[in-house]
Amino acid sequence: MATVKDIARLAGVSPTTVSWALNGKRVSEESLRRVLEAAQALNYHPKLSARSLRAGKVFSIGFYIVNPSLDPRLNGYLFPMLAGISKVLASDGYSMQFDIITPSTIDVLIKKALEHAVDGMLVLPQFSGVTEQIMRDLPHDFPVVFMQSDPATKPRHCVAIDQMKGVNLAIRYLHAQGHREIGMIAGPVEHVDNVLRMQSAYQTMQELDLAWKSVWVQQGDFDIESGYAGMKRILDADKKPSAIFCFNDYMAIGALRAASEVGLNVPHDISILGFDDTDVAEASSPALTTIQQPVFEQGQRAASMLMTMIKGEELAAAVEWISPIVVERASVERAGS
Amino acid sequence: MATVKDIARLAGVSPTTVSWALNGKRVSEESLRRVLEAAQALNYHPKLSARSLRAGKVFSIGFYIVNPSLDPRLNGYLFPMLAGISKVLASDGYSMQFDIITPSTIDVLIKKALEHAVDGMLVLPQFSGVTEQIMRDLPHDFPVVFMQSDPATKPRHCVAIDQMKGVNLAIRYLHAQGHREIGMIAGPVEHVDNVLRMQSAYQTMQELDLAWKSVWVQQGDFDIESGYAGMKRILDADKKPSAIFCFNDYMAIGALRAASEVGLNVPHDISILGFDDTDVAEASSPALTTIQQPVFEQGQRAASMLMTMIKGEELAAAVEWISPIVVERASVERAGS
DNA sequence: ATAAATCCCTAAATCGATTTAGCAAAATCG
DNA sequence: CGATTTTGCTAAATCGATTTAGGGATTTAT
Repeated sequence: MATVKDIARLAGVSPTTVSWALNGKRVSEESLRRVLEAAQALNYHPKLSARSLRAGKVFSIGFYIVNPSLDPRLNGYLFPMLAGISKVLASDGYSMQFDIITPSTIDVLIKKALEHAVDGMLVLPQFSGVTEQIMRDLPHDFPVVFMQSDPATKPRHCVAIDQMKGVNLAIRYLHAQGHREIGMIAGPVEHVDNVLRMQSAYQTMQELDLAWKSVWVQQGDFDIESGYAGMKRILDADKKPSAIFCFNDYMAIGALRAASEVGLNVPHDISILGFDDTDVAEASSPALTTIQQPVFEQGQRAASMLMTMIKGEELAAAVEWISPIVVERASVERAGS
Repeated sequence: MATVKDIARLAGVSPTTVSWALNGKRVSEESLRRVLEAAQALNYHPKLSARSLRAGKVFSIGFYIVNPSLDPRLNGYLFPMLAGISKVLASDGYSMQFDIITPSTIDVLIKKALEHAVDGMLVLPQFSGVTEQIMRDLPHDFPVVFMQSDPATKPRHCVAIDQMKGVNLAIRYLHAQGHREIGMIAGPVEHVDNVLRMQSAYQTMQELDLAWKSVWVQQGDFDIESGYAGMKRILDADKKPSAIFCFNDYMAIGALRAASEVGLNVPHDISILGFDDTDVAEASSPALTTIQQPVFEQGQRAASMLMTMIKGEELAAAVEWISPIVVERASVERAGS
């Protein structure tokens, strides 16, 4: 491994001159040429840890997902999110450290910050309480951008997909298609996104003057099975809703299955609307009409915000919202058609 | 930020003693107590970059995916693979740097190694030629473990899922179910896994004495559309096969759609076998019978191998193969039943 | 009792790059 | 022309932890 000293010796200049030549400070033409040649000859690459120590930064950020299990839901959007982050970092010469931790091992994340293992971090907290804990234990000037808004602890910096707007959009879409009896299969209560979705669902139903029947609102846990079970319970009711809004695509798949099992045609007899637009939405039959979460864009914008904070530049906004959009496929139809 | 010097001053000892106390070397009870107290009081955490510089290692490895686009196939297995890697690293106190690069930006990966930005790397090359380029440009003693075997350039260290065995398993499974006329929808030629799968498919068909008809073997590019198109072409043939083996699940979904569009019942009229066992396999209807790739295990074993190399310990084997398994769902049925 | 080995500790060197301070020569200015 | 500025360079300090080398004091061995 060649060092600045080696280059200096070979080029016949001081280490200072080598550093200056390599970092674009002014040196004579002659010195520049000789340093460049020597560096080339020795295949020189500055050692990152030495640079980091001197510079007081490590040129990388962390992206941490807090999730207690191998939650299959993550499959659906992890890759585009990572790609969005990666793209922004590349343009700043930064790299990404990634990890999956559980609510009980948040200390490893705090340690990363305290040890200056990363210059800042992006966090997908997933569960209630996580945002609060992180905001409390992290040094207050350490750059963090949350990628989900926890209504209990408003994060200072956040780039989130607007869950409430998404749900509002979903229900208004069904309403616009003529549906007045709407059932729902919600997610697990401890999930941060779910509380927002639930709140917005209730609110929107009120606004549109639609009946909120407790039999029509079932609790699931975001997997196929629970969607199936929830749908069965809904279909057991005296009067069936004309449309079902599921709080994620997996549960919508389960609902689809339950419906066709009792001989109902989707979307003719009953419409089913998903949420997330993960891979499964396009693969099911009928293909799911669903609400897309622009996670690639979210990754990009969260990374941009974090980089702005790290560079110490002025932030346009501390909290950014991204709007979901409806993706029409084949599982929703106009009511009564 | 407190440093060893600050602790030393507060505890009334030298920096050396602080370091020794904190790193378990023998110091007097008294010194240990005072150092620990001081460290606690100042909320001391050793700075990683200083440690790295001195130690000559950075306590992190890189995981790099070489892929030119936002390939949706990655959604299916990225998360469990990352989780497998993360799990192993955590037990060694290492962290993971992640990036998605393209075949034309492999130099960023080489630079990471040369700058000592990571102590070793895991690479998912995806395309032919990538393995070769990396092996050529990287310092020969730099620890790398490939996660896909490129038949053109046998990687020195590799933990791969045995694609040939998987295909063999797939075709033998169909054969055991009584199928003798087997069609296939293959993947893109430039994809490393595809050449292995194709080769094994041909070989296995020969072994089982089954006819290899070119109309029955269509080329796809791993997405739903191409599976649909390939299936249509196969169904246009004079004689239809009794089973179709698709080289991934997405194409199998497309094939399923094409079949039901022309009024064929899957699996009664024609069986369809997928490959990969991604999320969509469980979500389709009928749910796909497919070949599962144990990617979580792959991530674990690749990370283990890399860590063994980094620690300079003896390696049990330089190349490890992981066997896929059949997951029976509902898209394959006994022939003629 | 003297030599040898242990124990506990510290000063200084080290990892490798960048930055600061400062020096001589050349260029510019009034 | 003398004074000031600019240019091009280098020696040394710096970032913060760990490691090396070595010095007293105490204990063990002969």
